[in-house]
Amino acid sequence: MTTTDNTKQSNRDKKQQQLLDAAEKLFSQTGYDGASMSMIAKEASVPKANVLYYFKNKDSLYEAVLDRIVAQWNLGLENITPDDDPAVVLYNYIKSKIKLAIEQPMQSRLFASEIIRGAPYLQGYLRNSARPWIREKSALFQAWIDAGKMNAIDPQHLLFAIWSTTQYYADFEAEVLLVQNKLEYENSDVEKITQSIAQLILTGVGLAIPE
Amino acid sequence: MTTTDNTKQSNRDKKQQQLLDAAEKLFSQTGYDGASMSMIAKEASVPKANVLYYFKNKDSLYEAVLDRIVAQWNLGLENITPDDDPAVVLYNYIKSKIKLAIEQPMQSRLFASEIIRGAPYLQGYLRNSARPWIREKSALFQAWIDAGKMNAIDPQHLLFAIWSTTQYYADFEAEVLLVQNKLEYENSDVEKITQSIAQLILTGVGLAIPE
DNA sequence: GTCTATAATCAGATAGAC
DNA sequence: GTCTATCTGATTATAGAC
Repeated sequence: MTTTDNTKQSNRDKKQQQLLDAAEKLFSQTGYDGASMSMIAKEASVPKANVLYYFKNKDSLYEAVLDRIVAQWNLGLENITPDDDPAVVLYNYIKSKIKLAIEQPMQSRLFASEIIRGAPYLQGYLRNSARPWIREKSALFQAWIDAGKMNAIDPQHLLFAIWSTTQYYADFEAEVLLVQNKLEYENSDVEKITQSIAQLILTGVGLAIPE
Repeated sequence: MTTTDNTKQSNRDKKQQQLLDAAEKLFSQTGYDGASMSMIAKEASVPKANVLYYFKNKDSLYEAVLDRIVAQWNLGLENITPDDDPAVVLYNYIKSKIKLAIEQPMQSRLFASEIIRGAPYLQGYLRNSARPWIREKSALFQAWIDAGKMNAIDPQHLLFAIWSTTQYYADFEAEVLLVQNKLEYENSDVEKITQSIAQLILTGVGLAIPE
């Protein structure tokens, strides 16, 4: 009350958002070490040394970017029960992951860079959030298998396969586009990729593609 | 003859190899910008500023590392004809890729970092080598499909799916191990992963796993 | 041919003016 | 609360001694 009012608070929030957006872009393009604070400042239209006024240091800015990404990460497979139809659930999950990979590739790429480096900043997330999430979903898959709803497969490797095949179109976009001699993905690509991946994964566990 | 003899030549080659090994390790761990020339020199047991005597600059060292990786890359799917059995060919390819991912993850990770950054140094390779290679293999897959040997699928996306699912165990090793609460892959993992991936891919295109 | 000393640049971070 | 000027250290690269 005494030190801040609403406009100042929201101004600060706004600049922080600008910086997070700029940092996400640059960290995902050139990695943690490749992106400098001055580049991020320039991208966010904030005076260079001012970045450290909004974020204590480079590490904390990087962490804040990762936190924001992780927060909107594991959506799309929530509120699922053993009574649901695995074909529908898996198909929709694959479809949404591919849509995300193509429309918001930067987040996937930054996440990938972090893991490739040995996940120095995401150890806690992987241990405390990702691990229990995966165990929960694995149990669900196993319940479907035990009920004869789909063929037996190691549930964790099934999850890894879904993540790898879908995120590939974000992380390796440069390769996919170059090989196909395209400048960017076309609208029809989302559908085409979804069909190919869904065919492999769903048929692979004995399910038919819905509709 | 006048300026070098065999021992000096081989001494130079030896140091270059040491430097390439060290650079591959460090570039794959922390990326192009994260690995400094002094770290690489230390890792290779070569005086710091001496690295630039063997390689013109940081870029050319990085390029040399990439060239060496790419040279031993696309093996495992050579000398294949439409007369071969797709199930055997694909199974062996998947198996060898997973073995490579687990035993030599650094190469896959460095390659992935480079592509994530937009492939600044691998554009030429992707355009001139990878693209025709993929087109050739795609035509082969299509011949199998046309002959009724496997179910219809876009051959390029099939290749991407094989690469993504197998390389995932190298690139995202930190995540896979953390989630499974392991320090490193066990011998049995290669077999287990191969079975899971082969099941998805092969069953996914209507093939049975060989033997 | 090999290595030491050093230059030139740029990074992240800080002190203090407004 | 915001921003300018500056510091310290690390980086790549070079010049030149052995």
